[in-house]
Amino acid sequence: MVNDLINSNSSTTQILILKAARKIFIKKGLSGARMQEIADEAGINKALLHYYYRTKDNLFNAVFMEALKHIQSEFFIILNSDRDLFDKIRFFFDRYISFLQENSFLPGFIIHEINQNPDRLVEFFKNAGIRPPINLIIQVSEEVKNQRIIPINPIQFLLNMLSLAIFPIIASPLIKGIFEIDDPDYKDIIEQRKKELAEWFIDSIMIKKSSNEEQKE
Amino acid sequence: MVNDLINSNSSTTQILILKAARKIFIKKGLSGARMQEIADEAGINKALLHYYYRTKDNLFNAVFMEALKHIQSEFFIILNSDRDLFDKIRFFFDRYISFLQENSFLPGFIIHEINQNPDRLVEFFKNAGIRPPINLIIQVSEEVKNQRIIPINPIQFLLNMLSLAIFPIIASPLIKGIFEIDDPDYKDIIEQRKKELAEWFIDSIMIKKSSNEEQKE
DNA sequence: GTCTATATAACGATAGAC
DNA sequence: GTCTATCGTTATATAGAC
Repeated sequence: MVNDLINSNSSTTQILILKAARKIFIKKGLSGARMQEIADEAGINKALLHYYYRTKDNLFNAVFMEALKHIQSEFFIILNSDRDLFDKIRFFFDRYISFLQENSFLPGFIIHEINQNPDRLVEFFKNAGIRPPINLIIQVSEEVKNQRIIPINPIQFLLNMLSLAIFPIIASPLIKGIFEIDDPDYKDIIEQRKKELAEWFIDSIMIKKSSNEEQKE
Repeated sequence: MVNDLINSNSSTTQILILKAARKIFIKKGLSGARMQEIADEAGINKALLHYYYRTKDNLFNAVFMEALKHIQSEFFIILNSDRDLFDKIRFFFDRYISFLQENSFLPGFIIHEINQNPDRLVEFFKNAGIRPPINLIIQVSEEVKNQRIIPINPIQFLLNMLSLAIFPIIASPLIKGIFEIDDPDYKDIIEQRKKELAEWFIDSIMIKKSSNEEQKE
C-alpha cells in the first residue's frame, strides 16, 4: 500500500517529491503532468524522481491511492459514525463540503482517473479492503420502515447526498463561467449550501406528523 | 465558430475526422488523446489530420466548442421553454438525464477541460453569445414571491437540479465501484432517478396548502 | 486530397561522476 | 543521495511524391 512507500525511513526528499507530485498530478492528471514539472515543484532534479519512484506510473499510483484513501476515509468516518440519521445528514453536509472546499481538485481528479482506468479502483479495494457504507444503508432502510422518512431506495438517498455536496465543487469553473459569478461570490454560495442544504434535504425526506399528533409535544 | 469549420463544403473526410476526434478526445481528454489514435479511428492517415486542422489544438478546439454548444443548447432549450415551473422541472429531469445517458462522457470531458484551462469557456461565450438561463431564474423568484415554493436562492435551486442530474452520470464508474453495482443495475438506478427525481424535488420545494384550503379544490 | 517518409521537439528513463 | 549529461522513444508536425 501507499504507506509502505512513506514509512518511517522516508527521507525529507521523498516527502518533498510526493508533495510536489500530489500538487501536479491532482491538477493536471496522469497524462497532463510532466516529470520535469514535478521535479521543479519539488526543487530537485528530474533524475531524483526516478531514483525514488523508478517510473512515472509508480509515482502517480502513490498519489492516486493516497488521494482515494483520503477522500473515502473522510466520507466513511462521517457515514459510519454513531449518530441519528438526521444528525448524520447535518454532519455530512457541513463537514464533507468543508473538506471538499479545502481539496477542491480532489474529487474531479479521482473521477477523471477512474474514468480513464476503472481497474485502479478495483486494485484500491483489493489492497485497502474497503466496503460500501453499509451502516448508513441499513439506517436509511430502518427509518423508512419506521415511517420516519419517505420510502426511498437507500442508494438513491446516498446518490442525492453525494451529488448535492460534490458536484458544485467539481464543476465550479463551469458554473462560475455560465452564471458569471466571481470567486468570492461563489465561495458565499458554497457557504450558504453548507448552512441550508442539510435542513432542506432533511425536510424533503422526513415524514411530517399530522397536526393532531404534533399537538402532543 | 464551430459551424464555420463544418460548413456545406465540408468533405466526407473532414466529417470522418471530426467524428473520430470527438470519440477520442471526449474519452481521453486533450493531453491523453493521440493524433495517431484519431487517425486510426477515422481510417485515414495521420498527415491528413494536419492537412485539415493543422494542429492538434485546432482539432481539439473544434471538438470542444461543439461539445459545449451541444450540452448547453440542450440545457437551455429545456430551461427557457415556455412552461409552468413544475412542468419544467419534470421535463428537465426526464429529458436531460436521457440526454446524459446517451452522452455519458460529455459532462466529465467539459468539466475536466475547463478545469485545465478556464479561458476556453470565456472564449466560447465570446463567440457564441450565450447568457445565463435568466428565464428560469426569474421564474423561480416569482414562485417564491407567490409563495408557491419555499424561499430559495434561484442559483441554489439550479445547482441542486444540475447536481442531482449530472453527478450520478459523471461519477458512475466510481459509484459502481464503491457500491459494487454492475452496469445493468446501475442503468436501472438511473432509470429510477428519471422517474422519481422530479416528483421528489418538486415536493421538496413546494409549499403545501393547509388542509382547510385544500378542501376547496 | 491522400499517401510515405522524415524532421523536430518533448518526454520518460538511465549512466556515470561526485 | 544528488547531480549533469545523454539515450531511446514517442509525439506533433512538415515535405514531397502521387
